[in-house]
Amino acid sequence: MSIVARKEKQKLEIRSLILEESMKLFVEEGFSKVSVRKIAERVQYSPTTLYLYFKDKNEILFYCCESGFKKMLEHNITLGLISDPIERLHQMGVNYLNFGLEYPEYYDLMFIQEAPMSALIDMGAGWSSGDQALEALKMIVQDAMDKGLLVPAKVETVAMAVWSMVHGLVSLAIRQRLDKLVPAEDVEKTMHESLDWLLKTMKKA
Amino acid sequence: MSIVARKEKQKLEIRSLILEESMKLFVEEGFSKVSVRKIAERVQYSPTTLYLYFKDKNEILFYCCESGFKKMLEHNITLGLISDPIERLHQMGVNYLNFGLEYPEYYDLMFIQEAPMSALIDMGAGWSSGDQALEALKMIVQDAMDKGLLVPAKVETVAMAVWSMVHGLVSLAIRQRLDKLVPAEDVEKTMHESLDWLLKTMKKA
DNA sequence: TTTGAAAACTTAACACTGTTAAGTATATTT
DNA sequence: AAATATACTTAACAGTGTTAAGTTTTCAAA
Repeated sequence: MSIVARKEKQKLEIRSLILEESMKLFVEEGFSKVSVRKIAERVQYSPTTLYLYFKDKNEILFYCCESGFKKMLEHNITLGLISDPIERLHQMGVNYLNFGLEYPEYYDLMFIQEAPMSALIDMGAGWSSGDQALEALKMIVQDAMDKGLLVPAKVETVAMAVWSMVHGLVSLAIRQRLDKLVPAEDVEKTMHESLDWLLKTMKKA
Repeated sequence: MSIVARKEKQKLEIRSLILEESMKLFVEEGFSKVSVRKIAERVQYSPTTLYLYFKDKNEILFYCCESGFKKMLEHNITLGLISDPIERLHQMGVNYLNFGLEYPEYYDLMFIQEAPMSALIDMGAGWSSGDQALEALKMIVQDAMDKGLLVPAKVETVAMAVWSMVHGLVSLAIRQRLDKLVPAEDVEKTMHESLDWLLKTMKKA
């Protein structure tokens, strides 16, 4: 059993090697310019070998997504310290914006591209890390309402509103649409102002 | 001069024919599955002929965008009748959501895809119809503030917040992310609830 | 009306893309 | 040592956007 276990381990190592190098390429060259052949060259295998480890290109993207969520969770590691729910929600939003602007290629994969989601459907699997992040958001909103800091409303409605807003900010920024509203050099600042505005506005007077 | 004018007119007709058929294809088959060769077949010309009328594929996309904005303006035609700025803003948001959900392929092109924006940069041209829509948004926000219906803030900040939110809702919905938050059959309803929530929340007490 | 040039369009090709069927080494088991 | 299973590669298919070169058509001047 030992040698079969070692073989299993080796297979997993190749898998993660492929994922690592893929993600590096996505960050370096942008999602749309990375081909299976380019990844294959990086990992020093023939392009077809990748198909022994992953069903197709979308599945590679999907697993890269997962690593993006891990990165995002790291950004949120300091969050537990903040006790005021509104302040915590605010910091969560700030982290979200920073993550999106710092790793646009990850963000693209996780929230903008269609491919990873269709991989997910093909696999019949769940969006595990993504779901986790959304649960965290819902809990904070619920907490804020319980403490009377927000006007009561359906939790899903408020969570969707908040998520949509930060996602809207990041995705419009990444796709160069926000500099149609304010000069390019002011985009980042104004994004944060918009987030501040939302939280100030939704806070119960 | 007459014949040269007729020729000019013919050229323009072929141009619009290409754009029309392209857009039909985008709507039918989805943006990513439309190739230059497919468009060429539809308009009964050789693929290379399209390059005599457009610089590249991105430029075709860009001009399709413009027609998307025209469609969007049609959706907003009834807006002038509403005098209350908040009510008008609300209806504008509802129209935006409906447009995005009804024509996801147009929406994709106009606000999600990278390509049309890089065409714009290559051409050195402006996002004319897009800019117009944003101006309208800013004016409504300004109007609402002038009439004391909103808590005073920088117009760009509030406009960005509102736009980001509706864009976030539509783009997450189109990319199947919102059904990670609520069941698929409730997505559309909850989107509208989120929008309602935002407008109710931002309205000065 | 024929000639020559300019305009409109096509053919063939390049260098890519994701993916698969078939073949070849390599390692393991009998 | 022979047979089998695993790991990997070669060659190919059908598609992509795009360009250089060649062809046909159109039209004005000789």
